[in-house]
Amino acid sequence: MGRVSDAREKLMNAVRELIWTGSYGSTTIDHICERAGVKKGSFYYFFESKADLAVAAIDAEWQRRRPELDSLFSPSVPPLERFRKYCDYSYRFQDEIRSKCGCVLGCPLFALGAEVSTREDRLQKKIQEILDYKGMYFESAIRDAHAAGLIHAPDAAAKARMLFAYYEGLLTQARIQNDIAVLREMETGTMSVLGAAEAGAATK
Amino acid sequence: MGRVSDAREKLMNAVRELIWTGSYGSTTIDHICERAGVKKGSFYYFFESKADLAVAAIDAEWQRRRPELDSLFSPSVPPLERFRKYCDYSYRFQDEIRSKCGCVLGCPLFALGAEVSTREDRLQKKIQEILDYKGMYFESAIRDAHAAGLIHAPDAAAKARMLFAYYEGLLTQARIQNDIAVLREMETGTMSVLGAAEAGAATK
DNA sequence: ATAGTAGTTGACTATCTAGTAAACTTCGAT
DNA sequence: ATCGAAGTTTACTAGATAGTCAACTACTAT
Repeated sequence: MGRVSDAREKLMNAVRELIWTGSYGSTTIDHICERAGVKKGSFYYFFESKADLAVAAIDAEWQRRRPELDSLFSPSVPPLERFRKYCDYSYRFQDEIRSKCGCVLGCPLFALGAEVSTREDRLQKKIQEILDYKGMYFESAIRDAHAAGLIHAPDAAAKARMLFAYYEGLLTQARIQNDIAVLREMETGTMSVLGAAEAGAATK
Repeated sequence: MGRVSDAREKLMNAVRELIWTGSYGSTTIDHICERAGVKKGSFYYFFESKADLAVAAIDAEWQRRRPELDSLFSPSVPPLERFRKYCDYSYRFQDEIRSKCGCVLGCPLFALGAEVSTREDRLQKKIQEILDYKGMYFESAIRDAHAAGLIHAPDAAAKARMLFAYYEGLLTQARIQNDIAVLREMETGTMSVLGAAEAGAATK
């Protein structure tokens, strides 16, 4: 009953874009509304605050992206292959963004997490939650790789945290330098961190 | 001739603190002035803008911290020992900040760089410049370690970039989680990334 | 067809923020 | 001692920003 609306979705898309291409602090409610083509009154009809909108937007986006990660990290794929596919996916994803926006933007969550870490507790927790999910994919693949004898990683969780730090560091570095080339080393770096022998590489 | 003043320095200290404990976007000129105990008129007497002040502050801080890094990464110290000392130093540094501010704050430049990457070009370039210096210490130590036969790293620059991404990722993760424990793995992780055998560790 | 609900709009207030300017103060050099 | 340069202060403007509200509109279930 009553009228239907896609303003909620429009606002969520707008805030994601603005935060990612700029920052949380530089994104104002007025900008969000303008970008979404929604009046401020409607904004406050659907959301309590910018932080509230951001949490909803991030959560919705994660639900939308989840199947892609499920597919990349499917247990039906050989464990090291999962990482290769993930590196390839990350590169293509960032490259696509770059041709759209003219800028390399890195991980949508990591920079935001660092920015709001000392404020915006609710947002912070949501980011943390999703980043933790990401770690689970890594950990599971590492455990499988270890079990298959492809790598030596008795502590899969620790290895996953290492790899996670490396990935996020690299993606953020690509953003800071605005240079996609940084990501070319991702696959080699991954295999090196994992301690996996690379095809035709020089590591011993 | 004329009167002397430390307002410039006070402003630079204030902006560093505020950006680091919060973010660039959430730091206003009014806040900076208040924190520094300096009136806004004086701010504009010394600086053109927030970005201008930030660049000056970051540069001055780098000049102040440089000797510490020179000492940690002194060629007179065995190469792998340099990394061990750096990890130890990083941990103690972050722990000190945490007891002062109640928050783990990570690298003062990396989060800022990610935040302003798509805006504030001058600031961006200054950050990039200093982060590049940091990479030089790593690269040199890796080259020395390779030459000494302690590790196998024919491409020292590539290895340095890897380690850099790992460090910054880990420090940022510590900030996001507001948890110093994240940094406990730094040394182990470093040696693993470098491919150096750890004392009494289980890798192989 | 229509009643009531879901959503929209524009106009409004209060506060914050960047930036300016002119009068004022202090101090060092002579 | 005093002049002028260096630095400070206060009060100001203009615009941005968050948040509110009551009137309005369109849809949908009956």
